[in-house]
Amino acid sequence: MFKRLFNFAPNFKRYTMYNSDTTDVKERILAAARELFISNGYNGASVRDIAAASDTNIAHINYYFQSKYHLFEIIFEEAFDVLVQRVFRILQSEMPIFEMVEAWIHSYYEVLAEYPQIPLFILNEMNHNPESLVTIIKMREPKQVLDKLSARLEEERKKGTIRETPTVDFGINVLSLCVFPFIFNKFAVKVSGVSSAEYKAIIKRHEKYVIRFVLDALKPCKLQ
Amino acid sequence: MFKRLFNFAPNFKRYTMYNSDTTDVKERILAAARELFISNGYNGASVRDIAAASDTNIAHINYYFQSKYHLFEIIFEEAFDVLVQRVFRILQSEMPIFEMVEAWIHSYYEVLAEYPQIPLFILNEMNHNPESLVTIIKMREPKQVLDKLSARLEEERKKGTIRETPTVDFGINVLSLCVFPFIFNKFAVKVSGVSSAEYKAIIKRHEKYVIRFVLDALKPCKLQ
DNA sequence: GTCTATAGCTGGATAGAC
DNA sequence: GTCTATCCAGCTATAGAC
Repeated sequence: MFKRLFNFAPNFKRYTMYNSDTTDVKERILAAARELFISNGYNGASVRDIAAASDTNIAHINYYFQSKYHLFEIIFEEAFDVLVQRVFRILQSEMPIFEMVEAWIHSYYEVLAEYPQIPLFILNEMNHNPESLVTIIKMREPKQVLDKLSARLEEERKKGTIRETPTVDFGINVLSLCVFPFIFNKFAVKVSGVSSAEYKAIIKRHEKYVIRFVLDALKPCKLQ
Repeated sequence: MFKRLFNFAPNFKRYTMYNSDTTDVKERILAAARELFISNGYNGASVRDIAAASDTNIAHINYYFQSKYHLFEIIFEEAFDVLVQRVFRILQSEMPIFEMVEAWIHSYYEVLAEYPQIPLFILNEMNHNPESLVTIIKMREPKQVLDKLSARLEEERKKGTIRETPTVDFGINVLSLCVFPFIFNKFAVKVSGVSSAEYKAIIKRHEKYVIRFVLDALKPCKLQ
C-alpha cells in the first residue's frame, strides 16, 4: 500500500541506502510504522503494534531508531513531503497561470486519492505536538512558495488576466476545496452508508467542480 | 469557556436537572471532560487528568458516569449538536434560497469561531472509533436534511433562480470552505508565525469571500 | 456520596545473555 | 545484531472503609 511513497519522498533515501541484511529489518519497521502512525496517530500506535506488524521486536525498534519519537519524526517528515513536494514544484513553475492553478488542484486530488489519511494525520499531530514538527515544516520554506505565488498573482492582475486576488484567501480556498473532501471521507461513508468506492467516484467528479469554481473566481467577468 | 455550550445543546439538560449538591460535582466533571476530550481526543485525555482538572477524583467519575467511555459519549453528542443544530434548522427553513445559503455559511463561521476545536475532534473520533458514534449521528437524521436541501435546489432550478446544482457536490463545497479554515488554524499559526488574533481576523474576512464564491457559483450567469 | 488503596493491564525502554 | 525478561510509569476501574 505504501510502496509508492518513495516516489514522493526522496529524503526517505537517507534511511534506505544501506545494503546489509539489516536494511530489511529497518525497512519492515518503517513500513509498519508508516501504516500505523498515519492511521492511528502517535498515541494510537504503540511500539508493540509496530513490532508485531513488522515481524520484529521492540528491541529492534529502539536499536535502529533510538526511540518511538525519533521513528515518528521520520514518518512525519515523509508524509509531509508526500503532500507538499509536487505542489510546491508546481507553484514555483513558470506555467501559464490558469494551467498552473488547474495543475495545483489536480495534483492534490491525485496525491490525496492515494494517501487520503495523511492530512488528518498531519493536522492532528500539529495540534498536539507542534514544536519539533514546525521545524521540519519550516525547512521546506513554505513562506518562499507563498511569496512566489503572491508575485505571480500580482503580475497577472496587472496584465488583466485575473481579478484582484488576495493570496492568502485564495490559498485557503484552494486548500479547503482540495483537502477537506478527503478528511471528510470516513465520516461521510459511515454516516451516509455509501460505499468507499462510491465516495471515491464522488470525489473524482468533485475535482472538476472545484477546478471550475476556482477558475471562475479568478477570471474577470468579461473573460468568462 | 464552555458555558455557552448549553445554548446549542438542549439534550445536555438531561444531565443537569438535579438540584442537590451533587450536581456541582457532575457539572465540574462534565466541564473538565468537555475541555480535555475536545482538545486531546479520547486517548489523549485520561480520567486522572479529568479528575484533577475538575477537582474531584477518579471514583467520582465512575460513580456518576459509570465509565470513561460513557462520559465521552455524552461529550461527543453535545459537541456534535453544537455544530449541527443551528445549521440543520436553517437548512430546513423556508427562507429564500440565497438568504438561506448565506445564513448557512454565516452560522458555521459563527459557531466555529467559538468552538474551533470541535470539527477535528469529531473527524478524529469518527476515524478511530466509528460504530457507536454513528448511532448518535444518525439519530439526528442527516439524510432527511439532505433530502430537503435537494428538493429545495431542484425547485429553485426549475424556477431559474439557480443553475443546475448537484446537492452532494454543493454540500461538500460549502462544508469544505466553512470547516477547513478552522481545522487549519493551528497549523497555519504555527508555521506562518502570524498570531492567533491575526488568523482570526483573516478568517473573519475570509467568510465574505466564501459567501461570494458560493453565491456566484449558484447564480446563473445572466443574474450575476 | 466520598475517598483511599490497590488490582490488573498496557505503555516505552533497557539490561544482559547469546 | 538479535531476543528474552524485566523495570517502571501510566492507564481504567473497583473494593471497601467512612
